[in-house]
Amino acid sequence: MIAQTPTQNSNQRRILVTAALPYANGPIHIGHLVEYIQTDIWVRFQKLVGNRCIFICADDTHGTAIMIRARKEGRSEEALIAETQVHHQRDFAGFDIQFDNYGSTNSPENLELCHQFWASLRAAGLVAERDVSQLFDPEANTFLADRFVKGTCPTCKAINQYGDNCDKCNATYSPTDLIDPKSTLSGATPELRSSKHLFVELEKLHEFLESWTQCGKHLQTEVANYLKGHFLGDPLRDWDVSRPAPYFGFEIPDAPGNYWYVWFDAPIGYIASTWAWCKANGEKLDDWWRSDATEVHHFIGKDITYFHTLFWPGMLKTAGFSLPTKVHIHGFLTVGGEKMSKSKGTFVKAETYLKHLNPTYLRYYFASKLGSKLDDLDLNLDELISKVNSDLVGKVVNLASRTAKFANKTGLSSTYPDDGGLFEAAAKAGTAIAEAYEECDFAKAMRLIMELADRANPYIENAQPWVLAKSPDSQQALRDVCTVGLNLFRQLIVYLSPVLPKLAEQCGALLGEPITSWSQSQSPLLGTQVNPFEHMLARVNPEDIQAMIEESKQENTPEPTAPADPWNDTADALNAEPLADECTIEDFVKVDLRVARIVAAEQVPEARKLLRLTLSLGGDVRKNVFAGIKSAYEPEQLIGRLVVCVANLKPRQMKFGLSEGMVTAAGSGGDEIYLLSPDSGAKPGMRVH
RNA sequence: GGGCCGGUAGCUCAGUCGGUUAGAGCAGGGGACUCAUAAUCCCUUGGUCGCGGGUUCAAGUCCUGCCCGGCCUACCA
Repeated sequence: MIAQTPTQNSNQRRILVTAALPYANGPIHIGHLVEYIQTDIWVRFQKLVGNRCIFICADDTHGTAIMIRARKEGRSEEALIAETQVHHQRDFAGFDIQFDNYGSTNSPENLELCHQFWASLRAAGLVAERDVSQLFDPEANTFLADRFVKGTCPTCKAINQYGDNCDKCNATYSPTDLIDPKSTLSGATPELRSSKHLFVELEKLHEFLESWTQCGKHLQTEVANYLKGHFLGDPLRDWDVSRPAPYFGFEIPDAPGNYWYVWFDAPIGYIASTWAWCKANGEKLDDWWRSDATEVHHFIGKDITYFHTLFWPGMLKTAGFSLPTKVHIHGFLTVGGEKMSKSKGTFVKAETYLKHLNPTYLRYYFASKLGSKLDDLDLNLDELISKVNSDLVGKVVNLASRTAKFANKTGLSSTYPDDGGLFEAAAKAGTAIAEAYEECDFAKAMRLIMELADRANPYIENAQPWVLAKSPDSQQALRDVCTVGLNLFRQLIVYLSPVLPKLAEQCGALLGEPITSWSQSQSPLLGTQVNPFEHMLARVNPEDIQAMIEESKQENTPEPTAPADPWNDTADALNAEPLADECTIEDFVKVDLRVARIVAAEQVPEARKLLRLTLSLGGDVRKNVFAGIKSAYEPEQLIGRLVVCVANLKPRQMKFGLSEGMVTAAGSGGDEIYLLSPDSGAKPGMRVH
């Protein structure tokens, strides 16, 4: 049974755990942390109950995005990923996420393993070769992934859409279908180029993948169903695993000028990082990756399900490595029920969080919300405040802070006093708590633990140590009460220690014995000294949360050096209507542009192009204007809006009446007429300078 | 359109194999205490278990139809 103390050799499981490899192209944010905190808790739990467990991770360093960014910043990819790795490791450490090894996919171990995997795939006859036509940016000298191409949607004609699908009409297409495509890197018009690509014929592993995914042990049932419905019902498509130069990655040995696609070498990085750890610790890689005695657990987000449940098992199977015992898949983080938003300041970087808040808060909050399902996890900041303040500070830490002062004088009793069965009951509850941890149902574990905490404080209340402390006759009784209080506290902390390692350390320091084993929850600590109590955990200050949100907003406001024209504006309009001859400022000021409000708008039945507008320049100044915008606007949508008009234009007699001005608009005519409007705050009558 | 998950107190959620009067925490109300970080303790208000039908001696729980929300995905399960 899990809750029992595992004897070091007999029942001990050997477990290898990975979290997804963060991409070395950006900072860690609180969304990432859901996964790393979850995984870290599980690993710490496994270690606590006495299993042999290692936590392996690495930076994912290859691919076009890294190459482009390094180029833009004028440095080598190696310099970029080295710097990012330092930041990542600093951030993880800041949240008490403790890896046994944190490697890099750009390592000699990974290169060697990629060769091994590749040779196995070749030998198994799973590699096919085909020509692929792909858009190429002649200026940036690189092939373009879908997200680096923008253009007009071939289906609905919406402009500025990415190369794979359209935001507006949800159509999916190939980037070569885009109308007027542009590279977002250089703005150049990409050209179609054909190149050789290498494919893994996954369909040949269909039968294996079907049975592996559907056996009910390796995946959550929702995931197994999803795969069955989505992919396994049809022949599996070949997987394109190569990219032609230039590409930042490993060159494919038997296809010079071609590189393994980043998603080929990234998961191999799990093994490579393990290998690096083995070398440093005198371990054999085969004991961890080619042994039935070792469990392999991957923790990932639902966005990369496909790679980890189809490609990866297929690769492992072919290359003769252990298959994952389980792939644990979690949902995304939302904040206040919405996607993280840069403008709302809810896209919080790990670094920014740590400037304002204690990592313990987030670890506990996530734990209290994490189940074993794929549901998205919502971070509600008010809830975080109330959970941390009432559960951790009010209930748990309070147990120590209200008894430790007395116990510092008396020490702990040498036999455990009668506590009405509290300690024993809580010790028994350890089984259920451990099961919840094992199942990754941390929310349940936290619930069970807090139930215990709820029973502990009334004991103190009834025993009234503050009364006992006043009388010299009741010193033994006082010591007994504190012995109970501190042992109940310690027991809770043992249970919480996978989530709250800092608190566990502080508890160990207070009682003079470090928290190292689950078994410490099963028997009380007796007859020892108690050190002076030191403040353990501050309450969450709402102002700190506000400050964090504010800083996140600041960070994400204007990016002055925007990456090479992300808007991808074409020169078509300018070419169609070249710039006019130079004019002087005197020329310009002759034209009196004014803000005006359209107070009335109506059709002119006989007119083909005109609408009749009544403009207000404020007060009771009105102008009657015939505007040639009928093809693009309905009168109803115009009433009330502000426009910019030429107010001193000589009135002109038209067929339908006198026009006393002109409304400014851009565009070539037809559907393409865009009225100019001032930003909000402008008032009718204001002059445009 | 399809798939998956969910809908239980103001909020966040438990609720085992169908089995007494549906629970907890937080918030609200009242009181107590002072050892503790205004922490804690006691009492208390609050529910048509999304809606309808069915099975059953018995339904929050099982079946079915519908409504709502989230995620995924698109003529494909």
